[in-house]
Amino acid sequence: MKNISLEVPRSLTEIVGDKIRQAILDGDIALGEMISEERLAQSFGISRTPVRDALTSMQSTGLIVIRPKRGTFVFRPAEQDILAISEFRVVMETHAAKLSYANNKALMLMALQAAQEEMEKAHSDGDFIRYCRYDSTFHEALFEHCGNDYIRKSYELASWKIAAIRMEFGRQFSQVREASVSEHREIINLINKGDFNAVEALLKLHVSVLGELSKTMHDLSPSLN
Amino acid sequence: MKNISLEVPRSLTEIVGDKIRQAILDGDIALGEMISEERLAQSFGISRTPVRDALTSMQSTGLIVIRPKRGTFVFRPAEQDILAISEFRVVMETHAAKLSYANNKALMLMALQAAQEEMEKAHSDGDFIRYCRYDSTFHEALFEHCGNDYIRKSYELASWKIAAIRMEFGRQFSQVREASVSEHREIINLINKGDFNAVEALLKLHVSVLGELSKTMHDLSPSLN
DNA sequence: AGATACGAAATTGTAGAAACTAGGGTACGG
DNA sequence: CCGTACCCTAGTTTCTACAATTTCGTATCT
Repeated sequence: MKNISLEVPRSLTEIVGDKIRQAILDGDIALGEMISEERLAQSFGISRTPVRDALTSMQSTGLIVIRPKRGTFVFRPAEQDILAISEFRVVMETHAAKLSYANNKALMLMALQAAQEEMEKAHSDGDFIRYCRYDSTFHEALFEHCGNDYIRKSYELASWKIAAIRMEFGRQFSQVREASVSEHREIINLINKGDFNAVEALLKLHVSVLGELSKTMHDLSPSLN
Repeated sequence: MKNISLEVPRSLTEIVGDKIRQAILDGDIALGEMISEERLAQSFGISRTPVRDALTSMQSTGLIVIRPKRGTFVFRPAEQDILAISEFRVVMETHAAKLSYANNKALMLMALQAAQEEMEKAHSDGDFIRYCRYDSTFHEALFEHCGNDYIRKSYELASWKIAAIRMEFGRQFSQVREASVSEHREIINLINKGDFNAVEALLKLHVSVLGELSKTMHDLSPSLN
């Protein structure tokens, strides 16, 4: 018998959650924008309950902020927030890399390499959006084989925000920093060598760029409150 | 003017969430037990909606597991899970201690000292439950002044589970390890000296005990499935 | 002109009922 | 005695309706 992959019918809540996330990442919903359960439900042609459930779930990832009786909003990155995220990233990614190295070095390096190649392709195509997507893939690959669900989970507290912020910048600058590409390549090298002090230092540099960019953006749109 | 703590009218959802958490920690709901939205709602005398919201929120902390279309359960610690938590704790607590040290050494040490004293009091009273409560306070104090919300938040992925597990053991053994008390004291010393390598090593030891205990417990109640 | 009070609209919070699903028990047939 | 199919129950999922609260515009008063 052929290997039938039976379609598991996902709940409306899950589907809606994915849709909303995607809409944020695609820029169909702007950062900081208010979203109404009612409107979402109507545009999906369903009732408010599953939408509400999806939003409550997403609140734990920080991508959605529910202000009681006021409204539901997409998160808006404050500059201080981005600094905290950056610090967090460096810590977690470095440690995840160490664990993955000890746990399943080969698989991690393969995943990193694959993401790297996709990024370089996207770069030479000048496709920033696609570049960003694989940038996320690259950094998530560090966690994929770390063997500890808690570390993986805790990265999710930041990863969606990071992806959203990257995309936001992407729409504004539409240009890949040359440095970023070579930094990714160097990260792979350093991990391969097992030199995690250097990895940490490089990540610090690599990640801080987001903070710098955020200042620029904030200057450009200080009205966004 | 006196410092008015303005009475924020919390939503039913929040209240219910706290109640459920407390019930789990107090052992009124056993680990692994199935809980029904319907029953909870009835026993609170409210509708299922806020109960449902509370449970979905709590799912992100891992204390509640919702198996679609089957039921809602209190988490049940698997042995492997406890190992992962322990590894996670050591990483996060060590790093939080470093950050707090750099950020606000004095406040952290004060909080640690305060928790320590309460623990010793509880210990000499032979009150394990109270000891556990301040044990949680002690470890959370490491994060209180680390200055990074993401690190603090990520600890929550484990902290509620840890508290629940500790309490569970407490009800079974009702006895504080002498070693645990002195370990806490030593942790304060080492942090004060800024010797974080030693802190990490000691935490590894201190935390691993939970894993050992869990094996015992698992042997005692292997039927719990 | 500016401040204040009021009201309409939009939004989340809560309730209760109907629809759907998984799992276990039971009866029937082999 | 064993296996299969059916049904029944307990549970979640979704929908609809209503309540409570906040916000913003507008009119009124000073």
